[in-house]
Amino acid sequence: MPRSPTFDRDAKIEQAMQLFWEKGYEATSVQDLVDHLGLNRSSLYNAFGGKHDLYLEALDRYRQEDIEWLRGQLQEAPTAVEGIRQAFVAVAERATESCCGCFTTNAAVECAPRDASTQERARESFEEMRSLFRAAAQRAQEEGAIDPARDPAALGRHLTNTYNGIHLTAKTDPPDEVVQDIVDETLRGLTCSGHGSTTA
Amino acid sequence: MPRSPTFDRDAKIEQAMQLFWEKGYEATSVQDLVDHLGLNRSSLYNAFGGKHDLYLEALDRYRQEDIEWLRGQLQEAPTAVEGIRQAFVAVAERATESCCGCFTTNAAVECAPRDASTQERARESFEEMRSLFRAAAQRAQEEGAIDPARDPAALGRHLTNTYNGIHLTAKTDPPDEVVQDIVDETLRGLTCSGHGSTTA
DNA sequence: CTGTATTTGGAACACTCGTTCCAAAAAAGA
DNA sequence: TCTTTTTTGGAACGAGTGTTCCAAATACAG
Repeated sequence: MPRSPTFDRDAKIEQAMQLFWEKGYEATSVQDLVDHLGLNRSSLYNAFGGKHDLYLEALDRYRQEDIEWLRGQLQEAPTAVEGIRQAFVAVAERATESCCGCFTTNAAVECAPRDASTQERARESFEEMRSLFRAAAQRAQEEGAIDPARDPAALGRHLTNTYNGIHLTAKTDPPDEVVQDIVDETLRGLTCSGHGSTTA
Repeated sequence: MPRSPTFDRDAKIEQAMQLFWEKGYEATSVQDLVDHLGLNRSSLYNAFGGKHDLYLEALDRYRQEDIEWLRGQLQEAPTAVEGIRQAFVAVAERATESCCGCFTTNAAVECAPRDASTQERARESFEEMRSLFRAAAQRAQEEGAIDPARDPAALGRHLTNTYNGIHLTAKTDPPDEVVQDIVDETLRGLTCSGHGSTTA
């Protein structure tokens, strides 16, 4: 009896993701969504509940795709260190190509302070990234590229921080030299013997 | 003949800075500003021109204060490396205390993609930070803590990236262990001999 | 004081915001 | 084909947006 929907819900979420990613939450109006998704207001509210709900669905879609992308970058390289380098370089390129950085990062900055559900999602994504980078660091230790005495969990946090920092750097600076220097110096710090004292 | 203004323009900019810092550009309405500054709409438009102009003035005020703060953190420490550590730790504390991170970083994420004047200001601030961190790296080399063969400009970029990354990390994670690990691993990467290869 | 220039208060502007509602259109089961 | 259930189109909602305008209040120069 029920009439079947004429649009692909998943495809619409993907389009909403693109829009929120590009313009952010506040600057994206429902009218923008109606225009960009080619969907009537009623259908939009019917299918997604409202602007905020749709935003969360779009963010979740991005987080899912993004973490898989990072996993691929880290694992498809011949060595763990090379995978880390590749992830840094690729994310910088992607950030300047799309010109809107990382959706999760943007959400963490714009919405997390006022919206607990966004903050929790960002926190969870960052934690997943740390897990991936920790695994990569561990693998690099097994491959003899990183001093096995170093704490892989701490390295995972450190690398994730650098990774997210690159999103910011790419916002204002083309990835010519700046990002290259960041990547080089970060990797040099990874693969050194680490005899220096780190406490005062 | 002219009647003198009854309010302190500088103080109002400071208050506007606090509000924009906390809520961001889009989420701060003119009504919010009127309430928070205790200023009439007319006076506000008279003195500052409009919301966007006031935002830029507030951002400039922040940038100015912030860069001086960082300069102090880096220079007041007994050694350069200790200054870098102190800057990292202090900025993480400050970011979680105020709960709204760094105004410049927030502006770079929220406004820079759509507003050229904001982007230029963020880029300029990041460049100033790189200059400060480069000087600190150079001083650390003179003090024998960092391998003099490394490029201080590249280190400045690297450290600024980590510094900005901490702003992001502090958005979602209290600075308990996460930031501490980031600081430790970054400094370990600085003060090592750096014999590892950084190219594939 | 008086006159004048400037700031102030507050209404009003046109517009957009996110959301709701209802009748018309359309698809699926009988 | 007819009925039923859901989607669709689009107007309408009240509230809020940034901005403008004008009269009333105010402080300074004479």
